[in-house]
Amino acid sequence: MDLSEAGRELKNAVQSKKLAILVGECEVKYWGRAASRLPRGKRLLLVKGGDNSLSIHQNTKIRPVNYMMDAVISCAEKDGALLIRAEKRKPAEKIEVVFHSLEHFKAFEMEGKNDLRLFGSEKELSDSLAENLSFIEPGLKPVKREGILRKGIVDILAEDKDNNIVVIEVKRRQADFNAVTQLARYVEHVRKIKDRKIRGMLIAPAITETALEMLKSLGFEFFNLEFEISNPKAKIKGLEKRQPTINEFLK
Amino acid sequence: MDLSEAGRELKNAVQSKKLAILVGECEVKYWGRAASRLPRGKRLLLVKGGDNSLSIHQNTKIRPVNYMMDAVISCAEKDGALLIRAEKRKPAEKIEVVFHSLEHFKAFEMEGKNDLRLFGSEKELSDSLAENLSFIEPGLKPVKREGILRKGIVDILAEDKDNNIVVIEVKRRQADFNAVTQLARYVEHVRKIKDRKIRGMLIAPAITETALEMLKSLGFEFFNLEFEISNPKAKIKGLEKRQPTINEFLK
DNA sequence: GCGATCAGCGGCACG
DNA sequence: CGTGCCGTTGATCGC
Repeated sequence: MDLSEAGRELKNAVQSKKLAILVGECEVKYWGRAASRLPRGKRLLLVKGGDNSLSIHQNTKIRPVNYMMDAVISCAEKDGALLIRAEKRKPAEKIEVVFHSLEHFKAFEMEGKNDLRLFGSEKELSDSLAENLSFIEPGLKPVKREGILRKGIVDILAEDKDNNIVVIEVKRRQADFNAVTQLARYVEHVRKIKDRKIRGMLIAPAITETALEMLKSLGFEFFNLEFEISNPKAKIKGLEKRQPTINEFLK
Repeated sequence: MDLSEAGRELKNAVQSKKLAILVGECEVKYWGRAASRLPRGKRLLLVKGGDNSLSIHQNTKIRPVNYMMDAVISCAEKDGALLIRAEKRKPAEKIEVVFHSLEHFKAFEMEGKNDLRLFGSEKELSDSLAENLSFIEPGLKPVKREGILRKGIVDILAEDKDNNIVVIEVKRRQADFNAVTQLARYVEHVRKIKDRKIRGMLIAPAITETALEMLKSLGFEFFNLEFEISNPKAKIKGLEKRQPTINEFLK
């Protein structure tokens, strides 16, 4: 397929929300939040009609070397080459792809559904944990939220057997500096509202040495919790209740 | 091309480090850091021989719905379908893609070079700013970083006209909570080492209201600096030195 | 629309 | 290798 025909077909594909694939010699320029130039070379251009996003891929990496989402896409011929322009505003950005030669063009009708089911998100783990707080510590109970703490910010808000407030931050992977400073922010936040002793607790499958140091210096606690995906399960030496795991479930 | 031939061709493509493209009806399962299931539907599978990475794309979004890098990829037939397995360890992960029908298969020889030139990274902006500190404040001078802090942690370490240490954190976009807590960590770190007055300064094109609040409460300063990409240029009312911008340069 | 946070973050650079 | 942190972060959810 020659370049000008590919241009018409691409226009058509975008119109009808198809997925278009182009492979060929091209160069790419980008202006926007940053700026970049990609000299001439063979690449894959993906135009997704489902949401007018566009990516330029090389033969390595998961992420595209150039991309734009919610783009206004247009084609033109220029000096015998195929010029594909993608533009958007907010933020103002522009991509120009110039194909000097095309090795492959194809467009596919696609279904629009996005029905990935993901297990083991932080929210899932956190919710599951909130229902089993006594596993963390006897007498630990979730507390009713109000006002500014109503939702979203603090992962879990609890109360221990001595009526202290416990601010809990859950991480699905190894906790780092950022996790600790987040917890610190939330604890400070709660201190301003509640006139009670506030404990800060970080729950994660692991924590970096330096983050643990900082956590301790702030007087907070770390609880090591190994997650079997979709079911939180504490890794406490010798004490292990057997539960079906998501890995087994999916088998 | 039928499924079994596609399997052989894919194996061949991986062997010879080609870029392989498959479009067809498939379902995807993933086990690893999390777990996911993607029911049967038409999708695009990208296998990049350059680094043995693999992505499954739908007709929306920049990011693939499933993916793996540095994978060990294998093909097999199973109940008349094409089963593509991707595995890796560290972390242990597995993807199974089952193609029930194939609408398209193609593999491309690709060059291995990755020669994107990017302008406007934080490091570039920070370096450029470090050479023009007097623009921020008269008498502000960079101080040799070696021996004071592990290099790379603090964006810029400077000294003002009164011999105070100024810890500077640069952000290429709107600064948020994280930027402030980062700065706070660095300032704390420097305080322990230097027995001098330490100023903390955040330089960014914008800052969220709440982050500014927190910044002030910590006694730090915010300097609004609008960046013309690749050339930092302060947006101070009335005071503007004209310089060619990267946008003009790339024109 | 902006703000805040998660992500199977990915990717990179330094120790 | 791990640790930290940037990213044209992207994607999501609540306000």
